[in-house]
Amino acid sequence: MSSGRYLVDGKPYIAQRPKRADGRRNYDAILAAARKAFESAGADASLEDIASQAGVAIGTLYRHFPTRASLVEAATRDGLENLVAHAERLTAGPDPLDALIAWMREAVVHFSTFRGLVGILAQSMYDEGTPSHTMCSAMHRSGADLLRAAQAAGRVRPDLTPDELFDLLSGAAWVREQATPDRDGSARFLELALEGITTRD
Amino acid sequence: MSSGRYLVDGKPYIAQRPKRADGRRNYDAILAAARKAFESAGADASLEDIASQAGVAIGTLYRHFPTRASLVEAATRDGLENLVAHAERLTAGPDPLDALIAWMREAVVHFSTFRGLVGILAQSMYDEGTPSHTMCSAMHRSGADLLRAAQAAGRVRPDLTPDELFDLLSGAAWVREQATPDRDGSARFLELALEGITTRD
DNA sequence: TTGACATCCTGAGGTTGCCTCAGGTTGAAT
DNA sequence: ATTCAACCTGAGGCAACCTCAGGATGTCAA
Repeated sequence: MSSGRYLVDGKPYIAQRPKRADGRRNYDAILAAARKAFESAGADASLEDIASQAGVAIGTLYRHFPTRASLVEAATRDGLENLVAHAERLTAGPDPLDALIAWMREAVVHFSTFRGLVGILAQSMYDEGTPSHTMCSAMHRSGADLLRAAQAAGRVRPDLTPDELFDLLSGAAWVREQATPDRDGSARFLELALEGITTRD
Repeated sequence: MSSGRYLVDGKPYIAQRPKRADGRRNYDAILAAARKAFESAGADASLEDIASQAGVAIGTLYRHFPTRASLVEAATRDGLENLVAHAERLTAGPDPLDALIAWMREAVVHFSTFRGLVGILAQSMYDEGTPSHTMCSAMHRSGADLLRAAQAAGRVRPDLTPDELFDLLSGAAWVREQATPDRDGSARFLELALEGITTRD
């Protein structure tokens, strides 16, 4: 039974842009095709389709991305890095609650870039043997920092833990993932959640 | 491309207990095996495994349940029927907010009977061409009734819609689904959501 | 009891997607 | 030009999905 972990040489495999020119070309092409495929078919898009869209044999895809999780990780790394970077910028702002709220909104969007992502991220959050774990931990830290600041300012209930914050975020993102174009409840979802975690005047 | 709908003869297929003795025997055996498999492997458990566990050829499984969705529907019908029935009993209770809360707790548990169920139910809620749609609609009505009563009593914010209630429920169930034995945030999730939707004294 | 037949069952086989690996190709460093 | 590590290819084994032609069987009416 495959344990649900994705280890290579005993540690999570993080795809690295290869050195040789043809390697880089293919790596980039695969990544681009993967982003497109994930967007339209979800995280369980056919890898053979992705390879063929990238104009590459299936073996080449597996060379660069030995597991589906590693491909997802590479396809979403940029977006999540931005999210972390944005958190740092927000920390400098005047109102810690506004900062937290803005970040949460942004996080929900990134978490639901394509169908199936939240599940992978939620898994990665607490499973170290996972390509996305590194990025997830970074996000966890960002969120925790913003939360702590808002709590220190007395704007968020002090008993809320970062884990709970991420449960709310993931829930909202999941709702957004499920949403049809005409019905996206994630904004309201977040609004209600915020109602639940902020302190009253 | 299979459209994500599950129609047979243009309408959602609801599995019916067959008439012949051998048919009924197999139907029941398949259902029992399916429940067990879904519980341990999630909604995407192998149908061939289920058939073989039931001591039946794969064709027999497909005869009774032409789609995976129809099998899931049959496997969860009882539980969801109970949920609807319980809602009616709760309506008679003294406190409409307590009733709503109790029902929500129960709903979350039922929605997350096995991994992947919430997604199917959320899909079915708004897609009529789906086996579970009938039961989902019934639940929607139950929830809406309880909500309306709690709102009429001034205990829940009046602007909350049933759809939004179900987004919260689904979110909580999804979090529960993801949870590992040591970390189930769904109870706290619901608590926070309730904090967000109840009116202040 | 015995047809007659609708219902039911079987499992081979076509299809797709996953993933591996032996063998061939090529970029780049010397 | 030579060398070789890095890279690429695609056949092929495996698992799961789903269908369908052919065979078996329970039921019911005579």
